[in-house]
Amino acid sequence: MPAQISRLADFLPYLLSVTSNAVSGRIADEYNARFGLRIPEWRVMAVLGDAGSQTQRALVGATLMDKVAVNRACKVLEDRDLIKRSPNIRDGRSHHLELTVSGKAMHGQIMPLALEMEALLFAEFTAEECATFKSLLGRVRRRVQDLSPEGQMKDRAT
Amino acid sequence: MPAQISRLADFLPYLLSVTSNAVSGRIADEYNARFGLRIPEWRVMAVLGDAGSQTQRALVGATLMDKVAVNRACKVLEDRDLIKRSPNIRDGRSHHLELTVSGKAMHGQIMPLALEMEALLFAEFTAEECATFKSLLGRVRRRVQDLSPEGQMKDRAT
DNA sequence: GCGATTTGGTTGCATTAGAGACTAATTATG
DNA sequence: CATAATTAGTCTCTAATGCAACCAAATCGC
Repeated sequence: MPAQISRLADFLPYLLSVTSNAVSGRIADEYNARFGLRIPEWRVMAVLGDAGSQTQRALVGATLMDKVAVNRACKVLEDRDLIKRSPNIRDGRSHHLELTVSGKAMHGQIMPLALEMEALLFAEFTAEECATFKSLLGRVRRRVQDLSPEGQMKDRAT
Repeated sequence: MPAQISRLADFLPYLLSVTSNAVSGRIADEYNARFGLRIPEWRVMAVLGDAGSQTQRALVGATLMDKVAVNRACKVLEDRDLIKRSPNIRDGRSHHLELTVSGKAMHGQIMPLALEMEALLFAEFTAEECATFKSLLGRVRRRVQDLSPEGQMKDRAT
């Protein structure tokens, strides 16, 4: 290994991307292996389990995923009988989505695993470093939003 | 009522993913608009411009991208006459890849833009915070590698 | 109330990424 | 050397992701 290959390795957006992909990949493998869930599906489960009944619209806001991604995730989860739809009286276009009994059961297994994974991945961080990391991530993200060319709010979350 | 079952918004891997996607998306738009380059192509240009002639194999190591992604990026860049191949005397399977004259010209424009974007995105960070951020990212990434099930080294970089 | 506009959700299509098979060249083994 | 095992690169097929067009219900303006 040559000592210094390129300045690419010092480029923050590159480091961010590589790290994020490594972490996401590792976690995706885990969820897929244990529950047959992909990340978009997992995110929907997490939000519904935590915040209760939600419309797709609300899920888009909570997960920062594209509405198409949310829709597809919901369809998969519904087919697997992990969530169910009930009519939205206040708005006939949408439905309320919530975990079924088996969905809740899975959620009860999923969340501990999530926390376990998080603890494992960030085991070397002190509580303070975790807080710093979160804070820095939040600031960058807000910064990007502020800089974004006029209101263009694409949901690129994966 | 179990105390706070971890919300998605507090989950570090999620924050990391969302932030990374926001940053990557913003930068991708910029490169695409100005040079018609996508991120894999940009990364190859960056490495070749900085480190000179490289094989695809070396580019895989330097960019942490899949060999297929590197291959495709090289093909595109070659078609656009931004890089050229020359035979590798020491190994007939591979070629040396390097920037052409126009490739160098573009590289000369690209890199300042990259640094400009980085400065813009992280303008609110002090030098120390940038260093901290880099360090934390590096530690997480190494951690993931160390935890990875024995030797499986998928290159998931986007 | 009635047309125009907006919004939630869905579908289809195009683009992209990734795993695996395959070729050609190199290195290891006997 | 001859053969086996490895490696660099390429190709192909399939899955995933995102955008844009679209439909239906709700809201706005008169």
